Amino acid sequence: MTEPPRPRPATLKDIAMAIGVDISTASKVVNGGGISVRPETRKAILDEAARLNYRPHALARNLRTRRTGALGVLLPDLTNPIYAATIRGAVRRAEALGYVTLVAEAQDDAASASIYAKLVAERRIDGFIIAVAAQNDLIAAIDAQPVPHVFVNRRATIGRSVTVDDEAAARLAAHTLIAAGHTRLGFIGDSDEMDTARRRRAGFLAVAREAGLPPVVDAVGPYSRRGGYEACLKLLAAKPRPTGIFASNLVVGISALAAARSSGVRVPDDVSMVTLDFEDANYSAPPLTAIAMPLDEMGTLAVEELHAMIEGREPKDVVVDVAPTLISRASVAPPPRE
Amino acid sequence: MTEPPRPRPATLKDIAMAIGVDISTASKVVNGGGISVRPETRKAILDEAARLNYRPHALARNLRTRRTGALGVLLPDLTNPIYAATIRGAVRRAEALGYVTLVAEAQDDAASASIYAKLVAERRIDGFIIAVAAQNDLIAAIDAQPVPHVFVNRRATIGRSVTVDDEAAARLAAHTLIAAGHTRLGFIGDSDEMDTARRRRAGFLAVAREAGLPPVVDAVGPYSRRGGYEACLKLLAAKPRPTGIFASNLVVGISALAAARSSGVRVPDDVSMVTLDFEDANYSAPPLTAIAMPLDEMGTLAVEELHAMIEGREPKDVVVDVAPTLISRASVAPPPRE
DNA sequence: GGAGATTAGGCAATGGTTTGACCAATTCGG
DNA sequence: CCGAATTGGTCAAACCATTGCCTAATCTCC
Repeated sequence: MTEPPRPRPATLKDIAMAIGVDISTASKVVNGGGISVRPETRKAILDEAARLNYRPHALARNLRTRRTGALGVLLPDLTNPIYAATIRGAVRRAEALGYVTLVAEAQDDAASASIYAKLVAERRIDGFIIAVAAQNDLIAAIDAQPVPHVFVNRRATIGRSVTVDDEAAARLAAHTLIAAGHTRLGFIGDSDEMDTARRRRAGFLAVAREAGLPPVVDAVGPYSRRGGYEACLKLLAAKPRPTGIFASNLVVGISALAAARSSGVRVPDDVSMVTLDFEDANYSAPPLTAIAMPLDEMGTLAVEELHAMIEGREPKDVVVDVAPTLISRASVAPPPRE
Repeated sequence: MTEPPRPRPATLKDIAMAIGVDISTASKVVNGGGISVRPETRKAILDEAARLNYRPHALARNLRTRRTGALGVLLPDLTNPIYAATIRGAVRRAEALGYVTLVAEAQDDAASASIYAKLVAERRIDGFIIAVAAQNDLIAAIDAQPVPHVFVNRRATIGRSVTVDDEAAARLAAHTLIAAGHTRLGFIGDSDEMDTARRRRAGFLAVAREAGLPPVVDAVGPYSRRGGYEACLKLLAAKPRPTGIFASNLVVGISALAAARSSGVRVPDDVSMVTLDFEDANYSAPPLTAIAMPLDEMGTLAVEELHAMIEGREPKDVVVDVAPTLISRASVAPPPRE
C-alpha cells in the first residue's frame, strides 16, 4: 500500500491534527519524553507517525534545543591518503553517534580561521575536528569563539588533541633497520615546525643515538611526493651513503622508492627502506616494509573525545595514543657487504 | 572555576535594540533587502552589526527560508583517490557558492538509501551529490523523497549526472598503444555492471576493432588494488601474451605494475602499460603513461549543476563531459621483437 | 464526603530570522 | 490646498519542535 508521493514531509502538526491531540503531546510521545498518555492515544500517535514516515525537522529541533547534531571537520587536503583515512574513521563514528559530518578543506592558516569562524558564528556545528596546524589565525579564531574541538594528529597548546604515537612509530622503524644489521641510517622527514615530523625525527634519532650509531643522515623535504623524491636523492648522494632509510610519511615512502629506482639503487639489496603504511605500500616494487599507523582509529577516537566534550563529560586525558605496529614486507634486508 | 565570559553570538535583536529600531528593519538592512531606510539608520545598523560581528543564525534563517545552504555528498569510499579528487572539486566549488558540505560514506546500496532518506527527511540539505551506484534501494529512496540531485561519475536513469568522458579516455589509451606499434592488446577493467567500467571497455574494444586488431584480452577484476594485481597476472599468463595493456583505473594501474614486476615482466621493455592518471603515477617505477581524467572539474561541475537545479534554473543537458588528456611518461614503448 | 494525589494532556513561550501587510508622516503634483 | 505618492519604517505571522507550567477530571483514602 504505497502512499502517493507526499510533496511536503510530515510535521508534528500533521500527526497531532490527524489524531486530534495537541502538538506538544505528539512531540512528547514521539520523543518518549516524560508525559503520561493513555496507551491508545500513544499508539495512535506512534502509528500515525510511522504511517507518515515522520522525521523531526532537524533545523527546527536544533533551533530549539541549541544542538545541531553536526560535527565540523577541517583538513588541509582531502586527496592526501593520510587525512582521507583519518576522516573516514571520524565520519563513520560520527554517524554511529548520530551526527552528520560537515567537511571543509582549508589551504592555509587564514582559510582555516575563516572557515572555523564562519561555521561557528552561524551555529552550524556542535564541535570541530581539526586536522590542520594550530597556527596564529586559527588559534585567534578559536579563542574568539570557542566551541568544543579536538585536534587530530596535531598537538596544540590550546584544546585537546588525539594523535597516533609518532615517536613510537619512528622508534620501531629504527629498531627494524638496526635489527637487520644497518648502522648507517638515513631519515626523510618534514621540517620540525610540523609537530608530527618533529616527533618522528626525535624518536628515530634517539634510537640511533642510544644504539651508539654514527649520526643519522637527515634529509628534510616537505611531506609530498616531490619532497620525498628529492630528499631521497639527497640521501643517496651522501657519503658514506646510508644503507637503511626511514621515510617518515606514507606518500614520501612511495616517491623515495621511485627515487632510488631512478638512481639505479636497488631496494633492498643496496639500501633498505621502511616507511609508514598504507595500502599502496603492498603494491610497490618491492612491497614496502612499513609501520602501520592506526589512522582510522585516530579519527574514531577523536570523534569520541569530541562527543564527550559536547556532552559535557570531563575529558580523561589530553592525548590518546594508539600503538603503531610493524608490517614486514620486502624492502628491508641486511646491509650489503663492502 | 568560572567559565570565561563566553559571549553569546549576536542576534538581530541585539542590533535592533542597540539602535532602537525594529528587528525586521535590521534584518532587511543587513540583507540589503528591499526597504527604504534613512542613510544614517542604515549606517548605524551596519556599524553595530560589524561591531558585534553579527552572523545570521543559520538554523533560524534556514527554518524560515526553507533553504539549508548545505549540500550532501554521498560516496562509497573516502580513501579512494578517485573519489577524494572528485569530492575536493565539489567541496571547493560548494564553498565558493556559499554552501557547506555534508559528507557521508555508504558501503552498500542499503546504506546509501538510508543515509539519503535520513538527510532528506530531516531536511538537512538542499541537494545531493551522489557518487555511488544508482541501485534499487537508493532509487526507491530518491523516488520516495525527491530532492535536487546529481550523480557524479555514474550515469543514472533517474535524475541527471555529470561524468568524465570515459569512453574517450579509453579510446585515447588504445590509440596510444596502437601508435606505439602494439597489436596484441590487453584490458583490465571492472564488471560491466559498473557503468564507468562498461564505458571504458566499450571505448577500448571499439578502437581495437576499428583498427582490425586481434581480439583484446579482457581481464575483469574489481577496481581495487588486489583486483588489479590479480587481473594483470591473468593477462600476463595469456597466450599469446598481450604487449600493450590498459589498466582502466588509477588504483588498478599501480597494482598491475606491481604484478608485472613480481612476474619478472619488464615495463615497458616486455609490455607497455597505460592507466588513468593521478599523482602517484608519476612516482612509480617506471612512471606510468596515463590518461588524465579531470576529476576535480567533474566535482566542480556537478556542484554547479546541482546549484542550478536548486535555484530552479532548468538544467541545460544531462551529461557534462570534460575531455581527458594523455600524459606521456615512461611505461609505453614499442613492442619487443619476437 | 472531601482533601489530596494522580492521570491525561493542553497552553504558550521560546529559539532567530524572514517577509508580506500595513501605517503615519512627509513630499509632490496640479 | 487636496489627494496621491513616497519615505521610513513597524507589526505580526510563519517556519517546526521542545518544554515548563497548568488544568480539568478522575481516583484514592480516610
